[in-house]
Amino acid sequence: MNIGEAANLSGVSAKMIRYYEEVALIRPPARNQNGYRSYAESNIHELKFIRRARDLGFTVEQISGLMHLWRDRSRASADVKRLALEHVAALEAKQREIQEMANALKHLVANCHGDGRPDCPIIENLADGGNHASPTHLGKGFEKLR
Amino acid sequence: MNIGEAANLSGVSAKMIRYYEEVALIRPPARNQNGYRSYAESNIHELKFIRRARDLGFTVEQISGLMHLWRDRSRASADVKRLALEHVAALEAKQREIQEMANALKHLVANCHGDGRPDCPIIENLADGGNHASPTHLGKGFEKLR
DNA sequence: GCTTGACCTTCCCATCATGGGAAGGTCCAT
DNA sequence: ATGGACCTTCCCATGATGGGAAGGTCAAGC
Repeated sequence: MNIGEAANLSGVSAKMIRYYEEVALIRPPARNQNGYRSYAESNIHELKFIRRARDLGFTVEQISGLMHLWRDRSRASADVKRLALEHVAALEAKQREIQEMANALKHLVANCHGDGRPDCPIIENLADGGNHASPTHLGKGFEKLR
Repeated sequence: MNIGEAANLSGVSAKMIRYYEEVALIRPPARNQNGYRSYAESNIHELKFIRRARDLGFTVEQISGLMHLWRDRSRASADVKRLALEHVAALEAKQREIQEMANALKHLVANCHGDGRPDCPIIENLADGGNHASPTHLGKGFEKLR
């Protein structure tokens, strides 16, 4: 089957299939006499594997490792688990990072009147880093937000 | 002051200062006779603003908007708040996305023995999308994890 | 005065996964 | 044979960041 059908069946775009071939995540498929790439069922299976791994946020390099383990019938599940746990840790680190941004911003938002006047703790915090020379109408309690 | 000192004082690397100038986030500074960029205190203030906004995950484009509002003494705090709330929503969306990946992977990890044997629900899920032809030692309860 | 090292300048390249699009070839149905 | 839907390769762009080369400048110490 041609690359378009492979893309449809696997959920991986034709562009990305060519890219994965280029970075050696998959082997170059056979070519028809017209030069078109020709995919078999097993290739679709492989592409679906890649798709699911991408959906879990694995990088191409990690997927390469996972595919080697997949093909290695003498693999130790401990190796797969280690890869997965490393990725879980990375995901959770990223999540915490974003969470901290969101929390900080939500504190500022909560103290912003959001009306027609210019006074705005969000802008003031960005400008002063929270060290306001002149306290605002927010009162003494504002200090605790830092 | 030269770009190096500006970088040290603001916490923005010299590379990034030049980049922000290139993408018109900041105005090109005055130049000394030797061609060196020359920064004033006000520029440092601006760079610190940018730095804090970046730390909150705002994109350069959003920061551009924030800086216009910062300079606009007739701004409405509602406009700032709207920008901030949009960003909070984007951050939370990203966070959920990552959370879902982490949760899915953690379910799989929890069911992987992680020993020397090849049997591994992580690999199997990637390969089959959870539709295992032959149930594993994990038992009937495994289905609930999907 | 000359050397040395720490600056500064511009320019190009790389990242990572993804897509857009051009220019040109192929295949099939009408 | 014509047109449209494919396919091919190649180049470019994204966003924020850094690396590094080639070359100019400055200040301190000899």
